[in-house]
Formats: sequence, C-alpha cells, structure tokens
Amino acid sequence: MKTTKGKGPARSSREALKPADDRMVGKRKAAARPESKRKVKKDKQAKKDPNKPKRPPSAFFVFLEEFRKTFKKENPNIKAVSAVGKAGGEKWKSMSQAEKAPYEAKAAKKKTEYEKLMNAYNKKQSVDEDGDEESERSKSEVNDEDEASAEEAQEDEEEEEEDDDDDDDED
DNA sequence: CGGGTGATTGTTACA
DNA sequence: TGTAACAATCACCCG
Repeated sequence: MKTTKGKGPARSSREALKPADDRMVGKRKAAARPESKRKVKKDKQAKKDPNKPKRPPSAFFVFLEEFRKTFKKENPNIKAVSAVGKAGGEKWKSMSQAEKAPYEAKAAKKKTEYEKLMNAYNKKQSVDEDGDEESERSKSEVNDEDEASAEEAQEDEEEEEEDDDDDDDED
C-alpha cells in the first residue's frame, strides 16, 4: 500500500534523490567502524515481542520531525530522506544548546515513558507461561498505567529553561 | 507486492 | 569504557 503512493512523480523527482551516486546499497560508515553492522536492520529481533518498546526519538529526532515538515515545505521538490537528514543534521549542529533544550526536554520525557514501557515489557517477559490469564491481567494493569501516565505526560509542556548562556557557540 | 536502503544524530543497553 | 545498533521518514528499486 504505501508503495503505491511512491509512483507519483516518480523519476522526475529522481533528480532530487541523492546527488551522490552511491545510492546503491552501500554502507555509510562501514569503514569507520570495524565490523559495522550499523545498517542492515533486517531481522531486527529474532522474535517479535507483542509490545516491544521502541527506543524513543532522541532530541535530534524530535527536532528532525519538525524540521522535516519545514524542510519539505520549503523544498517540496526534495523528497529524499537523506536530504532532510543532512540538512537537519547540519542545522542541528548549528543550533545552540539553548535551542536544543526544548527538544532535549521532550526527548527526556520520551525517555521517561520509554522506561515505563520497559517496565511493562519487562513484566511481560517475566510472565510465566502458565499465567496466560495472569499475563492478560497484567496487561490491563499496564494499560491503565500507561493511560494515566500518558495523560500526565501530555500536560507537562516543558519549559525548563536554560540559563547557561555563556558558552553557546554559534556563529 | 513488499521489503530494504539511503542519511542524520542521539540514546540506550550490553560486555 | 566503548561499541553496536536502532529510532523516523519517504521515495525508489530489486526480486
């Protein structure tokens, strides 16, 4: 399903695709790291867990999510993910920690939730096979907690602030 | 038709 | 301590 949408502009935009011709399946920093399995996210996990907590987006990703919208908005012609990544990364480094602060705050929040999910996930794994029913019960509990926490999380909006203005960098 | 890949950095978890 | 791998996104390509 999702692939169908890609056929739109198709090759025309291909120009916007990665300028580097290495679009091939080459690895990106393979040489940098020794074995470097950094890419290949194929099997991911041998077993698929029912609700395995995915790692929360780092501050960079939080910023990137928003950046992606803006980037695409100003660069509707560019649809390459790598382009946004590069641009985002560049800008990210250009930003001062103060500006990254809000993103970091959000990331911190996600991390907290992630820890929570891990707790639930951990519980699930601990479940004994005989407690199938029990496991369901636990799930309910977790769900309940999850909802409650989610609500709380939503409320907080951050604004921790940052006074350390000394360093900063910038241009 | 579907999955895999490209790129960015951060963060997390294991040895 | 350090590495290794994964987190999102989206268009495009191979089998």
